[in-house]
Amino acid sequence: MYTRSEETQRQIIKILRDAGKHLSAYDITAAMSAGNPKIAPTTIYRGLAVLVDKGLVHRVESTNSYMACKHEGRHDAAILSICHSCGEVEESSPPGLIDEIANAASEIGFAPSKHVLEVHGVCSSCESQKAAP
Amino acid sequence: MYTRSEETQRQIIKILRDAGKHLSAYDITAAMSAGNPKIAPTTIYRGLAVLVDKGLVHRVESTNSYMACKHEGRHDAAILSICHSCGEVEESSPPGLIDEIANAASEIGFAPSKHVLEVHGVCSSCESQKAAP
DNA sequence: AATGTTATGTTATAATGTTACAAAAAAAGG
DNA sequence: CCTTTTTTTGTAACATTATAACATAACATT
Repeated sequence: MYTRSEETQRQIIKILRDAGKHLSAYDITAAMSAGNPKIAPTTIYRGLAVLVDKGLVHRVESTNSYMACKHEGRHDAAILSICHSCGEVEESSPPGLIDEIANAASEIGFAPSKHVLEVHGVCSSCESQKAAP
Repeated sequence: MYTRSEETQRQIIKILRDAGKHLSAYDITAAMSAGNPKIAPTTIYRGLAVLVDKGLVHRVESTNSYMACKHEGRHDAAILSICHSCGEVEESSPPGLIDEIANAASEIGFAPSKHVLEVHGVCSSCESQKAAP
């Protein structure tokens, strides 16, 4: 890792992976402050922009937050399922679903360039914990 | 229209309908200021919360903005298609799609409570304007 | 080294959203 | 009616999320 910005990006990824859930840009800023007390949100936002661009980080639109992509190299997550209990975000890619959405948009004459598909709820492990505590 | 809050809600709906596109809460606040210079964002947010709850207004998660629902009484919009050119948001409800998404979430053990499905792109009328100016 | 170019840091500020509490209005009970 | 209680509304302050503007540093080319 050579440039400062690459180092920042590496740290952002690490923080997101270690957290195992979605974090706000300011959460990340706070975590970074441990090693670098003067780090500013702008720096984090710039790093996040690059990482999102590369597909290594997903932005969760409905929570204004960010998560590490769990499928490195396969940046085709269709659905982000966000657990309200533990904050974990699961990625899934049911075959054909994106096409169906694109088709549905086309049917009303809409030319889609990007989709946002996020599901809020409770993940299986939180659900089972609730059931049998 | 009787109470102040109902009056506020009525005005919010009118502003959104007249605009014909998605507006931020602060856009709405600014529009309201014409008739009521002291209106505060809190008031708008409260009105929006009621209207979203009633299904008369949709919150567009990926743009932090709001739009009037175009299908009064049928509050089942599945997809919001957001035009980057004119800002109009079209609602469509392809039969079965929501079920498919719910099923996909269930397959990974996720219990969904709410979904967000937004498509960004260019609407048909903006597209044809571009083609033949 | 002098110059131009890009990357990075820093500060301030804009945009979005919520909390806390005071004031006003409405409802309930006598 | 009049008082008391509860709910609704207004207001101000604040919290969170994001970007703009500009300075500085790093690097490449000559």
